[in-house]
Amino acid sequence: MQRVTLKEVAERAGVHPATASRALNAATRSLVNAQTAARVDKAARALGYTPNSIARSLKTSRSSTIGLLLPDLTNPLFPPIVRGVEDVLRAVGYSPWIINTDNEPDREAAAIESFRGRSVDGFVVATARLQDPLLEEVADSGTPLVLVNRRVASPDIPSVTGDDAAGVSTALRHLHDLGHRDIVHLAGPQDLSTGLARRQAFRQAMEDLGLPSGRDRIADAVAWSEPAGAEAMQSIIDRQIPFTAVLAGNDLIALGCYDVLQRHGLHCPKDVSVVGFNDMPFIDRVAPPLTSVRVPHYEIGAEAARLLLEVLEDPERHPRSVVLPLTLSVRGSTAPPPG
Amino acid sequence: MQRVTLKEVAERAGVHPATASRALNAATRSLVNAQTAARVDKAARALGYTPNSIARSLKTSRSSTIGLLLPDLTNPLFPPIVRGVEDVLRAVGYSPWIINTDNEPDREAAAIESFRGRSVDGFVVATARLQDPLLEEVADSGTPLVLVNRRVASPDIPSVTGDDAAGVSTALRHLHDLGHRDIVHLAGPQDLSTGLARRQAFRQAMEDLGLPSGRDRIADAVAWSEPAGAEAMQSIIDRQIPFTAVLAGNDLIALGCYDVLQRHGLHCPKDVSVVGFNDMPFIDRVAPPLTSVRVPHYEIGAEAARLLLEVLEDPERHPRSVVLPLTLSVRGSTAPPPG
DNA sequence: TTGAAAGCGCTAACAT
DNA sequence: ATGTTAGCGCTTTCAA
Repeated sequence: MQRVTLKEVAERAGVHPATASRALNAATRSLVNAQTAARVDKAARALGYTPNSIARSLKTSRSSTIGLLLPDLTNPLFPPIVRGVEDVLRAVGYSPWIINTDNEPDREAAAIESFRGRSVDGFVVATARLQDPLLEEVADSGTPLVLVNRRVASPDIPSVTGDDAAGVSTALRHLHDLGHRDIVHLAGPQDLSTGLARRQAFRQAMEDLGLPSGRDRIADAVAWSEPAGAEAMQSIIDRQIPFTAVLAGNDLIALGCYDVLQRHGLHCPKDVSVVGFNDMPFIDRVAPPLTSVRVPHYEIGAEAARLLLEVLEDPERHPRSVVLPLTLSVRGSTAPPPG
Repeated sequence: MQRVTLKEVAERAGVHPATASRALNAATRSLVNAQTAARVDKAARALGYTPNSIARSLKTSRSSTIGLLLPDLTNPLFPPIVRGVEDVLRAVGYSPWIINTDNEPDREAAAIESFRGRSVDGFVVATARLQDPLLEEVADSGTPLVLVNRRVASPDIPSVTGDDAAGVSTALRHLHDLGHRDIVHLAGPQDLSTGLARRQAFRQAMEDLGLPSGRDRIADAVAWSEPAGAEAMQSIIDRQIPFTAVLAGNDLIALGCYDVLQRHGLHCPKDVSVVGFNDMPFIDRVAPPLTSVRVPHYEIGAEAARLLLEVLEDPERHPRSVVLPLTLSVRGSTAPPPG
């Protein structure tokens, strides 16, 4: 697999391995005679030398490796986040290491264990629950950690998230401007910061608009999924509350909502307008194209990587959190209310 | 980050580090007295010992790590493949290491270099072009390598792919059964095995059905993308060939085709039927829902991982390739031809 | 500016 | 059944 070692390069260049090491590392290259360094370079190239990162890591106890914890890569939310993280990290020589946990705490613990065993230099975590003792532990252990897309309840762990409050407010203002007054919310899971933040923002923004915001206008979906969204929509309908518009906690919930509306003979957007969250890929191609709050997932991932690099470069640095602005992508699923 | 070492565990258990090592490794555990082993376990648990994989790798020159080369994770094709690979590998202690290359040969070379530096035990590669000297090199180097979803021209590198020929044949038989006789093909890139195989299968299957299969009925898209699909569809229309059905090289090309048909006032499926390839997530929710050849991407990934494990466990083993069956998901985009 | 020497944490051959 | 020893490939004091 990997054969030529530093020692061989050194021999060919007629120097000690230590000198070869110094010549080949940018940080220490200035310590060695320019001609010697050139000779080492030449020898390395001639032999096709690739440094053994494993040996280097064992010596330096840094691995240039980052653990990236995801719920599930097949959720279209996450690939752009991963690319954002990867692009930023790889540009400075770090490699992200991805594990999917399917939101199972056991697998999360196993993943963290596996990352520790491989001596990752830091963590980027997208699996955070509001209460997440595991992550508090990681944070306390001194290993740099940045949360992405979701936060935990305690505010001292750095995170990069979208501005859910502003996003909800923008969405509701759009519906209000169209003439909607009876609006309901299909909230996401309330043990996740995004689910909670959007739900709280819904009540606040409705009040600000002078619209009814009682809890009977909110149904919590048990997951960010189409079936859970369908169930939540059905629950609202069962309550017999009049409504002309729905704010869904995310796009999948909105799709589940589509199904239930159709089953009840309600046409979107003629009878009911629907707004989603995330603006996921191809959501502009469903029928009807879904109006959705766009979340800049790539940028969220990239920014999380930048935050992590800040801490990696200067461990004393006070960790900070970042909130990125959201925009509304208006499409065919929203229209003035009937009548 | 990581503090307690095997030495400390050994001390606490009152044994030599080598004994502790043997006790803690399943393969060598039988060499040590059961009571001693139990004592070592207890010490390890008490101290919260996590083995240092880096040290282990340096010693054993195996990293329990696999390099996974992808064009682009944000292409909905790949997340299921990744999950398939990951689930199978992780169950036996391997961790996949993902790099996106965006189909750029330079980045592919850099990725392979990076993988080599990290001493991966094998490769799973989804970026193969038909002509791909880089991969031939990897294969020759003796590092186990399995291609996934795509193959190279030379047949001696093991691969796991879908049965494109059968898939195309099934799709065309479906259209033929509906009454279509004038069918065109928007082929994918011809430097990739899937693009080529589907194009060749199109001509063969059309001939088998006794339908015209001239090259004027085929347009090559330059990429697996919506714009490229639109361009290819436009090219067919410009040729003024009569057609009532389109077989697209994949679902994205089909979506681009949708756009061009609409622009020309052609209704799908009333005027033109369209069949895609891959059956990607949410393609059943676009308007109209796309009939598509389902490719079992998760299984393709899982099977590739299994093939790799076979070679990893027994390097002498003759590498084999696997072709998985495809099925047709019939939806609203196909209907009998007009008239 | 370069060399010598030590050691990161682990495992495997050898010895007992 | 367990201990001894050596060394994987590299970086980094320390000395020259």
